[in-house]
Amino acid sequence: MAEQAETLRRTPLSRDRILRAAVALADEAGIESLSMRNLAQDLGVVPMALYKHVANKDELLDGMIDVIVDQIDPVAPDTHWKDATRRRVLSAREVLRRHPWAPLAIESRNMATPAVLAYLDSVVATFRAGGFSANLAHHVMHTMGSRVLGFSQELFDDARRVGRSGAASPEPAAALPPEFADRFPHLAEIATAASHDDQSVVGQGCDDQFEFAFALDLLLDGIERLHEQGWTSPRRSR
Amino acid sequence: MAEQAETLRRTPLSRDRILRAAVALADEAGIESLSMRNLAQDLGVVPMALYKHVANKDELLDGMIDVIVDQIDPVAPDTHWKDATRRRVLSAREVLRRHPWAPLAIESRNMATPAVLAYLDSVVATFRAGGFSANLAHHVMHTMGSRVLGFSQELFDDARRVGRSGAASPEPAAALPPEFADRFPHLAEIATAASHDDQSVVGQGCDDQFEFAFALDLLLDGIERLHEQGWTSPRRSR
DNA sequence: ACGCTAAGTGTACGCCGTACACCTGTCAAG
DNA sequence: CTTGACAGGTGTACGGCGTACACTTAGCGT
Repeated sequence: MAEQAETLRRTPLSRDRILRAAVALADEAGIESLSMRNLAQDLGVVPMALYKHVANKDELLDGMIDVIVDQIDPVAPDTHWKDATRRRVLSAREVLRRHPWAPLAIESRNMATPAVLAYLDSVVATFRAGGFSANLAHHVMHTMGSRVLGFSQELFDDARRVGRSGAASPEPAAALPPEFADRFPHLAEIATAASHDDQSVVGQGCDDQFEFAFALDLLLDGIERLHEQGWTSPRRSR
Repeated sequence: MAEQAETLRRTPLSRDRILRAAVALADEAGIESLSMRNLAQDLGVVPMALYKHVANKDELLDGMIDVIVDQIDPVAPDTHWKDATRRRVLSAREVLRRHPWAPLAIESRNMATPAVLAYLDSVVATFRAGGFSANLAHHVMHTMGSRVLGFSQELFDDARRVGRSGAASPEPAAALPPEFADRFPHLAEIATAASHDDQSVVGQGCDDQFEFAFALDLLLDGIERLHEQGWTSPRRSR
């Protein structure tokens, strides 16, 4: 009876259900509390049950990354390569905003999952369709690095603080101590020098989105220039 | 007697000795086998002994990062900002080549150790001395991101494979399977399209150093252009 | 009704970081 | 020369982790 009810309400496990639960858990509690044990508990199941559907934790992470990558917008058809790529990358970034643990997960993996490869392939396709040589496209992909996936390693990363949920932290990074300005005068100077975010005296209340787009456009402009002048990497002597 | 000998040969522990041993261990065995237990064993000491000199493992990692950062060349005096920064960053990169675990360690920390801050401060100082506004310098630092520390998140990172020692892997990444070219034609196409590394048919035998410098110069050129035209970020409406 | 298979369980192992109580060697003050 | 404080090293133990491996159970085609 009670057992019957239990049996009924328990949707059977599946790789997909596990992945979605894992993403949800990481979103809510942070990647550091994503353990096989916690995940199993969330699913009302014993830890080892998961291993019938994923080989190990690494494969679980790969699967989670795939879930993320699949959320990135597809290429807009009939668009100039520059605009198409820009939109694509910003879409990727928006996805990551909902899953702040993803960059760290991606970095920690050696990653070459099919979903990621398919995405990268489509990015390259855009460049090629825009008339880029394979050679230039190669270097461009290297140059973009993780940026094509919507993130880049920032020096101080508020968002990726180990702690809890994805949302930006309510407290604005606890104003820097006065001694800071003495020891690192140039850092202190530029901390407040960005005009965005009104004139928050604290600094650090930086507009991540602006900075990301700034760097992205700088890269795209440089890339465009190289493309226009038919740049090719110098042949190696031997 | 034997005890006396032991007492004599055992150099007393110290924070410094611990940090150097930790760096050596990570260099040789990879960051994933840097545990308090392994480290203690290398030092001929019981694990808990370490805690008399470092508060916990995170602080140990911070200390290791500082050791790395201190190896970066100081600024060359009387040099144009562009060249000075270029050299500095490439010096940082060279340091990291000797300590391939460092990027991952840096990424995993929230990092704001004094040594790192001092380094960043000196980088900013170079820009300011070159006539950059504090505003532009701010955005430039964001744009460079982890690149000022000599690394950037690559999509496929041979060097940072979890495995062993720092040296580049002897086997050249085990040639991609034929099905690859069918499923990801554009990736396959550009894989072999870089002219460096002779014409290795395998592709992937990519010259990391070239790609890094390529992206670095692209950024520096773009930055120079903005600097020349006195760029400033648009004021926020409110 | 039977038995095969896939799904879920339980127990256990060897790692990890580290809290906490303990011992011990060194050295200055009496 | 004794003493006692204290810094540095030890030993034990706890709770967490990923996961190997042997097991029960549920569901289904015959």
